[in-house]
Amino acid sequence: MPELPEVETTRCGVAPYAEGYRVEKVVVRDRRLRWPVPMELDTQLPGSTIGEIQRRGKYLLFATDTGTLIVHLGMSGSLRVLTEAQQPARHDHVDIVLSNNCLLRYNDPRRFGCMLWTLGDPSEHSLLSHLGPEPLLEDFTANYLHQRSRGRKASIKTFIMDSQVVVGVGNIYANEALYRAGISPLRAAGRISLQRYELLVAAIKSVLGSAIKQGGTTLRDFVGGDGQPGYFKQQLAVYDRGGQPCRSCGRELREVRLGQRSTVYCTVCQR
DNA sequence: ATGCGGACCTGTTAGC
DNA sequence: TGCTAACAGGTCCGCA
Repeated sequence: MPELPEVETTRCGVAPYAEGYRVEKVVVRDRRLRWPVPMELDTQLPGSTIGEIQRRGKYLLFATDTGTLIVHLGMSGSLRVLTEAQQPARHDHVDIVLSNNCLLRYNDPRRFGCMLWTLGDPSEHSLLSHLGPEPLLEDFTANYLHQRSRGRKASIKTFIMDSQVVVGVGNIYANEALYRAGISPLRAAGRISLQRYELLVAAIKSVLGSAIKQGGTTLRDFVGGDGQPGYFKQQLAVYDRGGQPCRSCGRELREVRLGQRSTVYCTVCQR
């Protein structure tokens, strides 16, 4: 679930039910997330009023009048809004009860996610301070990628999945964007021309942008909280299609592992 | 500075 | 059918 579009969908789904409301109570059932849920969450969050909820990369930032709650969904996490109390289920690790009687419930089977508390400017938090630009904003450009990649021997796929280079490009979208741009995922990042980076930046923006729009579908029944099946799966050109024909040229898509991540591409269309 | 591999966990699926 | 191994949408950290 949690690629950037899902995180953005979560932000949009949660915001109307959380922004402007006071936290009544925090219930932590299991502190063992990626980092232990700090006691400050229990002691400082209750009584605080939630302001704007922002997203930085795949981190969600809940500004309050006393500090900022940082949430990451890891690989399997979700944050749902419940309008009435329901029995907590397996892996429902944290509840945040609000003054409007809504409940934010954090669930994460693999516990790769985190919930942290920080004072002051959250962008200075060590998890956020070294992050690269947002892929959908103006400052993410071909020029930027081209400059940053000079001298880099790492593959272009590894390069764009590096959150210090650009945030929010996960494995699925890295595969898809490279296919759209016609660039082999194995090519060294430092040996790609500015012209081709123009194609890649456009591809990243379009792939993420349209996936966020698809996320709007899930948005509607967000509060109902049904699971979200692969609503963009049919649009994927390469991810999860290893061995199947390229939709453009018909050649069998090749699947390799790059940095322990499954990588699928067309040897004809991507160079 | 860069690049690689390991680590953190559970759930699902492929293969024997 | 049942057991085991591999793999999964993330990303931080430590080491070479």
